[in-house]
This record gives sequence, C-alpha cells and structure tokens, in this order.
Amino acid sequence: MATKTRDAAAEKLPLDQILAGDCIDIMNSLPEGSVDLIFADPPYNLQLKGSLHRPDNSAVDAVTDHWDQFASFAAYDSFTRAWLKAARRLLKPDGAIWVIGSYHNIFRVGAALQDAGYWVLNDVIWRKSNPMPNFKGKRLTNAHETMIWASKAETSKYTFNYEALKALNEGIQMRSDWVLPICTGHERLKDANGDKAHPTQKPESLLHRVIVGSTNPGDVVLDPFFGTGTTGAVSKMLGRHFIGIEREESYRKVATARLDKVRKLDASALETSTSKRSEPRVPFGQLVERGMLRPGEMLVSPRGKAAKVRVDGSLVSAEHRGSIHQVGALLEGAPSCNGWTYWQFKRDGQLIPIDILRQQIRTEMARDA
Amino acid sequence: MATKTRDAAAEKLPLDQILAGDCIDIMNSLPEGSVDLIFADPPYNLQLKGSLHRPDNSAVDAVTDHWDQFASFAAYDSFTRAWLKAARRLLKPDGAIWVIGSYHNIFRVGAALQDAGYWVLNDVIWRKSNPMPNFKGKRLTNAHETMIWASKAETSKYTFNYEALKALNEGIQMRSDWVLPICTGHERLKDANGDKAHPTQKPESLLHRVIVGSTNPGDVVLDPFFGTGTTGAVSKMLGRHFIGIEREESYRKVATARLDKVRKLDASALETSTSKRSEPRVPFGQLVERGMLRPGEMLVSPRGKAAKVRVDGSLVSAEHRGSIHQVGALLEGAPSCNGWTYWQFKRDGQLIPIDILRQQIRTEMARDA
DNA sequence: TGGATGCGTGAATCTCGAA
DNA sequence: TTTCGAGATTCACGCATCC
Repeated sequence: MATKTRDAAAEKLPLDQILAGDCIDIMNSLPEGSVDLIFADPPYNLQLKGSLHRPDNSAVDAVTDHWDQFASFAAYDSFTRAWLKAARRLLKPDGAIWVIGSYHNIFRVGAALQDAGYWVLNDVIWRKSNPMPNFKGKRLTNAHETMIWASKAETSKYTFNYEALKALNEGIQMRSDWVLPICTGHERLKDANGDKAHPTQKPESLLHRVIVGSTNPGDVVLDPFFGTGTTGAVSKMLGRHFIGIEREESYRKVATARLDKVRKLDASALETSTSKRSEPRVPFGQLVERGMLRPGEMLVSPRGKAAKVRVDGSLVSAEHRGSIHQVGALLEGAPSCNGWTYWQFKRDGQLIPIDILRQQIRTEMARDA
Repeated sequence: MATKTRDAAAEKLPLDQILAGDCIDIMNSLPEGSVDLIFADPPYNLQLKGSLHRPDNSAVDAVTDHWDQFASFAAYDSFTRAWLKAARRLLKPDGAIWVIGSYHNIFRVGAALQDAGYWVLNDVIWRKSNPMPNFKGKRLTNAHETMIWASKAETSKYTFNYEALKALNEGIQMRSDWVLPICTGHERLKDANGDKAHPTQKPESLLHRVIVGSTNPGDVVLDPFFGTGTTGAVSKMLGRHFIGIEREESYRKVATARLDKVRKLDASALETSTSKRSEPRVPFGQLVERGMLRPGEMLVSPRGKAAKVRVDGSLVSAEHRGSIHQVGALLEGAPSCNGWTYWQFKRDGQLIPIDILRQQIRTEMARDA
C-alpha cells in the first residue's frame, strides 16, 4: 500500500533505474520479497522459418532477433521456469505477476506459472483493433495476445482496483478481454535510421490498464524484459516506482531517453478512451450461425426475386452468388445494394426485413457490453 | 473430401453414433488414422472450493460434478496427455483437433498438445457477449474461453475453408476472436426436472463456425467428451458424420433425443464459397492455342512494360523471357508475380486483364462438366 | 486549409502439386 | 525427399502528398 512504511527489503532496491544484464542473475541479486508487481514480456519463441511477403510483394519485417531463438520447447521451458522462479522470490507475499505471450509460448508459460506455485487470477485477452492480417489465407488472423495475471500464491491478498477499472470501462465491470490498438505512430520509438527501435514494443494503453488495476501509487513494478521501457514509462507517469532489467544496450539507450521525458501525472489520469460510438458491424453470417435464419431458407426482394441462404452466410440465386449486398446488386443491375434493407424473410406468412434481426443482435450487444 | 472414396480405416468406424464408456479406451479401440476432425471439451479442472452466492444471496450453480475432480495438476496432466495421445492416433495424417478450455486447464492442455507433436494453428478466443459477472468484484469478469486449433503434425495439410469463414464475416478475413453468446433459452437442454441437463453446454453457433471452417461435407468429426451432443447436432445438420463418446448415461440419453430431431441441410445450402486455389488450372498456352491471344501480340503491364506472346505461350520482353509469371517477376524485380493479374492485352483501344480470358475458359469448363 | 489518394507497416510458426 | 515453378494472397491506421 502507498501509505505503508516501506520495509527493509524494499529499501535496498535500485528504484527507477534500468539494470544491465541477464534478468535471472539480476533478480537473484535483489532482496527477496521486495517487489509489488512484475510485468514480463518474455521472448515468444516464434520459431519462424522462411520469409513472408505481402500480396503486393513487400517483405514482412519479422521478429528474427537472436534473443527469440531457442533450440527446443525443452530449452524454452527451462529458461521460463528459471526466470519465473527468480521472479517469485522477489515478489512480496501479496505480490502479483503479469506475463504476456502468444500461442507459441503462452501455454508453456501458464503451465510453468502454475507449477511454480503462482495462482492464476485471470487470463486477459488483448484484442488488437488493428492486427496484421493473414496474408496467405491459411489461418485465422492472429488478432490477439494473451496475458496471464497471477498472484504469488493462492493465499496472497493481491491488489485489485476494481472500482478504478470499472470507471475506466464506463461504469461496467472490466472484462477479461481488452480492445486496444497496437503501438504505432508517434508512440512507436524509432532508432537513428528511422527504423523501429524494438520489434515488439507494447502500447502504453495496455500497461496503463495493468498498472491502474493491480498496483497502488508508490508501489514497485519490476520488468525483467524491459526493452524500450513501456512498463517504466507508464509506471513513472502513474506515480509508481519501476525497476527495469535489459540485456541489450541499444534498447537501454532508447529507454533511458524515453524515461527522461516522462512526467509524473498530477492527479486525474484519464485513459485515451477511443470511444467511437458508431454502430457495431454485424456480419450477416452471424444470423445463420445463431440460428435466426436457417441455411437453405429463401430470402425475397421487394420485387419478388429470391435467393437461398448458405451455411457460410453467402446467398445463391438462379444466376448469382455472393454476399447479401453483392447478390442484391447483381439482381438489380445496380452498382451497389444494401442487402440489409433489400432482403426479407418469411415468418408466419409475413415478410420481414432481415435488418430486424440485425437490430436484435445490436440490442443484445448494447445491453451486454 | 466428400467425393473421395472412403479409405479402409474409415469404413470400420461406427458413424453417427454415441459410444458409451471411457473415451481413452474407446478411442484406442477405433481404427488408426480414420478421423478428419476432433472437437474436445474436456473437464476444466475448476478446483472450486465452497459455494458462491450472488449479491442477492441466491446460489450460483457451479460445476462440481465428479468428472471435474482431479487430485493435482499432475493427475490432470496425466489424464490430458493420455487422451490427447489416443486422439492423435485416431486422426488422419491431415486431420486436426480443437480443444476448448479456460485458464484453469488450457495452459496444461496447450503444452501437452505441443509436446505430443500436434502443431498449433491458432488459439481462438470465444468472447462471450453475455458472460456471468464477477459477483465479488475480486477479479475481472471472466468473459471468454480459449480454443486451441492444431493439426496432427507440422506437415499436415489441414482443412481450412478460408473463403467460407470470410463470407461468414461479410468479406473480411475471420479473426482469432469470435464474439458469440453463451448457450441459453430454448437451445439450452433441460432434464425432466427442468434443470439444465449439462453444466457446460456449448452454443451451436460456436460449433457451426468450427465445423464450417475446418471440415468438408462427408468428413468424420469425433467428440470424446460428447456431453449433450452439440458437436453431433451441428455436424449432422451440416452434412458431416459424427462419433460421440460419453461416459454418463444421463447425457447420452439427452443427446440421443436431441440428435433424432436434427435434419441434415440440403446440399445447395451446404455449399460454401471456395477459393481460386480449388479451381482448375488453366495453362496460359491455352489462350494462344484457342486463338484468344495471337502469337506476336503484345501484353502490357500496369506500369507500361511490354512483352510479346510466343507460340508456345511464353513471353519475351527486351531483356527477359519465360512464363507470364517469370517475366512479370523479373520486370518488377519482385520475388514472384501472378502473371494472370499482372498482364493486360488490348482490344478496341481498351486494356483488358488476361485473367478475363481464363475466366471464360473456366466458365466453359464448368458448363461442360 | 481541407479532402482525396496513396503508401507503408505491424510478435507470422502464412502454398502446393508435379517431377 | 527435394526441387521447381505456377500462381494465390491483406486489414486498419498513421502519415505524406497532391490537388
């Protein structure tokens, strides 16, 4: 707590600094039970092989840095278990940890956390509003990353600022899925050449929510994979202490310059809420998946043209196939057509516009948001 | 594929049935390499202690069934590794699996999948539009569950109906986070007392998306934790075969009654949008042979580069010669080039993409088939 | 100054069949 | 098993440029 007298162990901490070196060695050199929160963004072990090009033939700048290379799952596990053990020793009894990862590594991290005695509180999904698409159409767009929030032990009285997060979420309980954009634009740090300074810089909005939700002012937040220092920047801004550990000198240099520019906020730290209150998009396919329309059912146009609904939410008429908009446009010989207002379905002998069903879904969405 | 002759192993399968007993024993009794897809909703090992009450003091009906009780993580791991091994043996070489879970078990399941040799394709978040709130305000609202989609091996040519899922999502490629409501209302099966028949019944919309996206009509879908048979119901409706395995008689009974009521959709509703990859290959030389392009005629690129058509269907420019793709790539200095969409020819002063000619041939082929 | 247009890019396990 | 070559494939933004 902010008001609590700092204990002896914490007094020996090198606060608000970036420590150079291997995170396991350095964590082992710091006093036991001294840190309130750990935020860790470890290597994901992506195991990328060849190169990848966009449809326009430009090359994707992939994460191929040496620090993300591991010989095997076993090697990655052994690294993971070692740093998680060192991290747990550092935590105060009521401390907690956040770890972020992708499907490449997060299952291994999660199992190691549980095996080490941490107690998982939530898994939190960062849903990216602007992810990189899947260029080859071979998988789903990888549009999220996973964070695990765990206390040091099952009995820990971890910090959770329920009301603060609820306030951040317009008065509604914060959920386990967070929609936030990736780090781009001015926030993305560049090196002297104008290239990105770090391949995986996290957005400050993500750390903002983590730190507001699970620390108090004056707390100590340690990041063993500091990179360009997002954790430090947000901690400093929010009046928390940080300790960064980073092996690579180039990252430390960028982080130091960044942290020098950060000013602690006075009082009301408001999230840059991107509340574009436009109506949410409802794919027509959801009406089929949710059983509101039956695959095989016929839709009818105002002038009596008909088309059949297929399981993937596309339509097929005598001569055309495609989306509700495409088939409508083709049947009318029009350049475009709003399928939502064009098509109707039959219930109890009545013709009903399909837009009614979309309204039902939107009403649910608004109620449940 | 639906039209492919079923192989010997698959012919011995007990299709469209619910098998009674332990899933590991039963899977081991079925023929190796015979199943296209496995969907598994294993016990979550929730480790619930005590009871939970809502703010109004009503009790939350928690999952406390005996089948969800495990003595330790080690016991749960050993169970998980055993059924995943039996499941992998059953899969065809190009088969795939989906497993759904929560933070209690999904990390252990994911690590076990990777260790067993499965190849993770995506982790998919089922984002619940109407989750149960966190009554105590001690954690984030647990508003999602995680599914892991993995192929049998890294080299598997898994089924992925990219275009169908894109159609379900109104023309934008499907992401790894799916917003769907939980199973309520009349879809939620009740027992004779009017209580819910199964504590964790999954919504059909979720299975619809899984099955449309990763199987073809006629495929065999196995569910080793069948419960009340959502996987079977959706498989049957979508013209896939199912095999259910369920230990508890009460669930089998409910599932049987449910499946009897399901009708298979007619074939035209089952058709989905397909990708160009599945269309027949047309050699460029055919355009010349058929007189659609004259030997000696010039093709033009979007940026005005030109090449001459030769009698054998190769191109020659000032500096390069080769296929339409090779010459395009060389002229652009690109690693590759789709000549079909790159080159244009001239008719009546208009520039027309050569892909139009390929479309004409494909339309003829479809009509004559 | 403002709107339209175009370009660049982000933690990516990203083709496939024939020879 | 490896090699070769045809040819399929992208969404949301920020920012710069150009009328």
